Amino acid sequence: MQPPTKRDQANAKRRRQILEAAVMGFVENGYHQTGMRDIAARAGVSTGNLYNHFSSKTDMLAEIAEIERADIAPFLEMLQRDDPAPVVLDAFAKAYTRHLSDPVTLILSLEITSEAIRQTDIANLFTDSRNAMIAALSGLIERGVQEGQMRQMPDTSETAHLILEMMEGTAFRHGIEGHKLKPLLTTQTAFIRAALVVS
Amino acid sequence: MQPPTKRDQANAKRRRQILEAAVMGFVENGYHQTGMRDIAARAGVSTGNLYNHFSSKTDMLAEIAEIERADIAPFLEMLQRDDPAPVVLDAFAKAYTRHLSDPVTLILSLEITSEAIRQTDIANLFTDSRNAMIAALSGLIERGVQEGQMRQMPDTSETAHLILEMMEGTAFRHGIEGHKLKPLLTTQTAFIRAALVVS
DNA sequence: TAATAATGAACGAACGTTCGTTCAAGTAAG
DNA sequence: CTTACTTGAACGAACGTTCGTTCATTATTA
Repeated sequence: MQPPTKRDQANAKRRRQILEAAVMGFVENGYHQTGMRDIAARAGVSTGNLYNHFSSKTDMLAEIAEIERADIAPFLEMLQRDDPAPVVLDAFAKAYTRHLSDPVTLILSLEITSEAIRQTDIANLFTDSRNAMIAALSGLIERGVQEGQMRQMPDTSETAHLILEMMEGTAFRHGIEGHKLKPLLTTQTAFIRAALVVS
Repeated sequence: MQPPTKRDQANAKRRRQILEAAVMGFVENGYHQTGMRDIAARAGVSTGNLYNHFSSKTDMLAEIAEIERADIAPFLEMLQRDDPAPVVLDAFAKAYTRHLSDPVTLILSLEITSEAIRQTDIANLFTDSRNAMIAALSGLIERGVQEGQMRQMPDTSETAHLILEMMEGTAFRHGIEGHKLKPLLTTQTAFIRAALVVS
């Protein structure tokens, strides 16, 4: 591999500019209400040039989904920590809910989910990262059970789903509906603890 | 009010036809990907005639949202029953999750939610019915607490939100991702009981 | 006959994408 | 170091469609 030329750097920068513009549009007006002309204008670029960097509008969304996907890594890592399972779970729930609460993240994943229902390739990106999260979370719960600190549930993986969904809901109420995060987290934590942790 | 004339009946029927066609389109291809021509063709009606019955495409979505809203009534009623709170909650959770699992319901509410983020009037419809559901559910939990059968939580209304979100998630996994409903319900029930019911 | 439901052509605007072209940056030969 | 040559980023007009909506016209009902 050669060192990146000036042109490569300029290209990378353009791609970033365009993706950022696309994200702005998708978040502000929705995926289908955002036109290529709009994206081009926001990026300060011609419409035609978009196609020198991305093969289609769908491709842009896919790439955005990919980026979103990438930054769940620290939370996966968090779930592997060696502290007592209930402690790790608490910390994770708070951190990840806070992460999800970002309105941009929130609206983007709504747009992406909507699109994923009809677009298989986008659905796959989404599914992969979610499965990783579920696997890690249910691994943690299993450890908690084995160490005698958590209750056995009929289906650990399904339990992990339920927890994730609560976090998404909490994030929505904070990020979109404007409820205060702290009390939301208090209740969420209490609920999860009550359900899972042996006293 | 006069008794409905033949014309009124015909009109009502047309409206139903058109709305049904719109629902089919919205579910199959999404709201923004479904054109008025498509709706007209599905309904077996001319494009222009759509506007004799609905003032706009948005209006159609609003009316559909209104109908969806209407049929949560039996579940609200269910929450008022006089049986022990944990029993009522169990029955409600199962019945309502099953109701939500219908793919049409599921996709429609995704489309409506997506739209509601940017369209205030549609958001309001949605919010109203959800608030009613939350109020009823948290009423039930409060009764459960007073009768000593349920655990006190930091915020009852927030707890109701969490439960509702779990049900929505379970419904999604059944209705969209095709997981079997029964095991999903088993885990969900166990989780809710573990969290709320004193043993 | 007066009112209104139904039609489908027509409207202008917007859509995602492609086009031929221009021109600065990168490479190679002298 | 300069020159000739190649590459591909950038442009913006134009493509063919489709969009939601309007409107004059025709058919049906009261």
